[in-house]
Amino acid sequence: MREGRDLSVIFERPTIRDTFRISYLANRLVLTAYDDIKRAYGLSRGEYLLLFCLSYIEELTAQDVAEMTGRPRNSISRAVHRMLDEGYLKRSPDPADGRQALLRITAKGERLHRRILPLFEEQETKMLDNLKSEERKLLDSLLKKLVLPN
Amino acid sequence: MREGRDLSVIFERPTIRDTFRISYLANRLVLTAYDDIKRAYGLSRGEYLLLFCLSYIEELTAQDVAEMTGRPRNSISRAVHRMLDEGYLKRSPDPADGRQALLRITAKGERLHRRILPLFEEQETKMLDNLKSEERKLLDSLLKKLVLPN
DNA sequence: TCAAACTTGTTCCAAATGGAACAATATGTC
DNA sequence: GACATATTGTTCCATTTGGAACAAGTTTGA
Repeated sequence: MREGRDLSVIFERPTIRDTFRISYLANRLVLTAYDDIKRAYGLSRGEYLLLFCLSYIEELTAQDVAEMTGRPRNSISRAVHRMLDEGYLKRSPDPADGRQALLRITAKGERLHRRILPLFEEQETKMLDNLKSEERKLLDSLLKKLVLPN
Repeated sequence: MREGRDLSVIFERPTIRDTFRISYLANRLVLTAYDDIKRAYGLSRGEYLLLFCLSYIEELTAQDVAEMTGRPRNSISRAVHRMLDEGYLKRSPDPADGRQALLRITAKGERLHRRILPLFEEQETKMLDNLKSEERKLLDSLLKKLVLPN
């Protein structure tokens, strides 16, 4: 690592400062975990996101997952197929709408998710360590407001 | 858009809640802008980040940019070449270290950056609209603490 | 009722991506 | 001084990615 160059200025710039900070934090929070997950379980980012979403909402369509995660539909479609093949998901046609299929996580998928979660927890804990307990609560509530504005 | 399915639960889950929120916000903040930038100016994400970094720090090596942005070195290397070809950057060998080259933004690059910035500002403003003025300040200072912990 | 418009999930394909190996240079150690 | 080790930037290559077009199904509205 070269020294003598202060890269932190970049976080202090007047415009889109928060955008850059949030982006940077997001990268730090998820990138190492995604790498670990790929190495350890062969899951891509999209595949993991699928697992994640279905761990917290019982039943979703591929389209739901695409909306929630902001990834394109064809990426999710591919992820669904691989996860079906691996037995982490199951799928049933929606009787009410012939176009779409309802996805659910399997017991095997849940076990996988429980093994993966700590990788993210570790990063989040590390990041939040810089804040005092009441600051964490504050951050949490501000983030909530941003994500769920109503 | 299908209704009757409340996707917001996903932001309320007990663990890695903030990680997921921050990730989601980051996506919302930058993805549409990156798309617009690609359409309007043909710049990839890595290319834009390069422009961005060099707009705020006068002189950087490719390696510096890789560190700051968390992207792999070969991506930055490619971006450097394209930006050099387009005349947005200039490069000179570092007299003190034959391995590395010093990058600077050109006047043309600065003009481009000034045109691009509003795309991000628009997103950030939209997001921050959900917060009161003192909440914005709070968020800003918390993000600062997370990004620059010292 | 039926054609037009829209939605979901899929496939195709060109482009982007990132790991690994590499050459060139620099640093450290004896 | 010379050999091992590390760093920078690049190229190669296999994989991932996402836009566009598509088929099948649904909704809308005259």
